[in-house]
Amino acid sequence: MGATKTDHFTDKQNSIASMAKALGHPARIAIVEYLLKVNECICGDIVNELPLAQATVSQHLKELKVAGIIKGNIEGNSICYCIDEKTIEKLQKYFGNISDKLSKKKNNCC
Amino acid sequence: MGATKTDHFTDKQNSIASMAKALGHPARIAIVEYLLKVNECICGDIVNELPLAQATVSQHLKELKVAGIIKGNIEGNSICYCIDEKTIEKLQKYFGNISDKLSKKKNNCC
DNA sequence: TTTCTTTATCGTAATATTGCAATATTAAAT
DNA sequence: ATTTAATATTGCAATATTACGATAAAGAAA
Repeated sequence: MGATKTDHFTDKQNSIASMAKALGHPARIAIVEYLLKVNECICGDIVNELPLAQATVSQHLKELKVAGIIKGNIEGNSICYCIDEKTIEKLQKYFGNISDKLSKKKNNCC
Repeated sequence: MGATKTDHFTDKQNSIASMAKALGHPARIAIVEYLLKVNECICGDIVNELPLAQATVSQHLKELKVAGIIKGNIEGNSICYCIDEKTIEKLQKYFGNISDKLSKKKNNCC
């Protein structure tokens, strides 16, 4: 016990959960916001922007990449990461769909 | 070590991360989708809809409630939960804003 | 080649999450 | 008052995450 039972859920449910999980940490949100702010792909000094050790930042970047939130590659000592537009769009659409359905129903008892 | 350094990030970053974290598990995504499907607030048998023990479902519901994803209350043996529209809207707007900013910039090297 | 700079990975400790059985709680039904 | 039905909480074991120092790797600069 202790392991998430991914087998019992649909691929889409697991996929959305995985993206959300990757964004479920303030450092990773901060990374995404930094990537958005600099408005460029080649960004070297993410480490200096965060209150975390270099190893920790590297780990967070890896998680964001595995979850498909960011894309890019690393060549030697330089990084080239940027936000994956498609993934963010998926999330936006997912929550947009929920919002739409919610606004269409009247009986809100809570 | 081991504890998330929430103090070093902004309230908004922590807030978004907390909502995303709550949705970062397929069971909790499934719960949200079920609440959406039944299109009602009073829903008794969420437990029967999920491949998890009652105690586990209860725990997931609590996490969703603490994070503000669902709202409602419990009166004795009956549950009255529903999705909190405002929270979903916050997420949608957050990702919408990122999408907008991304689509405005041209130079995508990745 | 050697050094410098930057990022990744390893190893490890602290903390958090996941899941369930058992038990408690709470209100309705009998 | 007792039973029943539904949900919450507790306690515990397994697993995952978070963070960092140390070290490795890989290219740039000297």
